[in-house]
Amino acid sequence: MTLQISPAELEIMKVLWRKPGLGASEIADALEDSRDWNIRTIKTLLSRLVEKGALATEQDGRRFLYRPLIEKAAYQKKAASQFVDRLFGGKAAPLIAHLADARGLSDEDIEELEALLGRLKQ
Amino acid sequence: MTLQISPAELEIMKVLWRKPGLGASEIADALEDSRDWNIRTIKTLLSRLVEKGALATEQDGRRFLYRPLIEKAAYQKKAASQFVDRLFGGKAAPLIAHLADARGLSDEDIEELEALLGRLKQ
DNA sequence: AACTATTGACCACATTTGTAGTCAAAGGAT
DNA sequence: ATCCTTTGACTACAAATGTGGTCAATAGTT
Repeated sequence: MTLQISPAELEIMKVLWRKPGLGASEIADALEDSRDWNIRTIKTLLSRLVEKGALATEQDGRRFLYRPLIEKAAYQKKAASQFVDRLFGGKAAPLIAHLADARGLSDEDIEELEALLGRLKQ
Repeated sequence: MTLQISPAELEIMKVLWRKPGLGASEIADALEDSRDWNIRTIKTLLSRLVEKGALATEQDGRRFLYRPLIEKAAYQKKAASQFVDRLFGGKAAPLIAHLADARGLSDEDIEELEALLGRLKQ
């Protein structure tokens, strides 16, 4: 059972991965454009993430600063792995094929994939 | 809002994608090894999938046969696209890099990816 | 000093999800 | 004919999730 982070909670994590050590209202500011969340909603999500052990708090005067306890790369890795297992029988290639089909890959994507494949073939 | 299919429901869909037109108890048989679900649980999931418009039913005597209304490839495509957006800023290459890191890619994966890239570069 | 805004703690509440139970109708076994 | 099994319909119920309200303490503003 891997630390389950819900989609809404993930939005919070993403802000804190980019800028660890923010307070609730700063997180609200950071999310202002993308999500229309009440500050209370954000605080609830923060509490749940702390409960779950995904965030640590540090007292700063009368407020808390929040900081991820799990690394972004580690989370991405696990999530990607679970996803490809769940839906693609663990095989990466069909996943990429579907992505390419669904939305096309950018030139940048293609270059990076080539570079990656080059490295993997060593 | 895209037809939301839960993880448990997806297991049912996967059986029916492989073999469309099964009845509830046949689905139970097919899942016997992978999931320890009561037949009632399976029936609940089936009802929910029908409600959601993910499955069609066909009367067969006094039971129903179930058949996917959404194609596997279409679902995979959408799910992959959402996933890469949600967690990788829409970029495929980092996703693959994480997969490679988390579990390694098989030789087969690598070959398929090369073939795919070859096609994409045309 | 009085008022207002902010903060964490606690609570609320509908929806979705996982996991079944009950019930009545209908088929099959004896 | 009687009993057991299977089936769909309906119901149940706790946990997770999305979304936010209430409250009391406190910091800042006037």
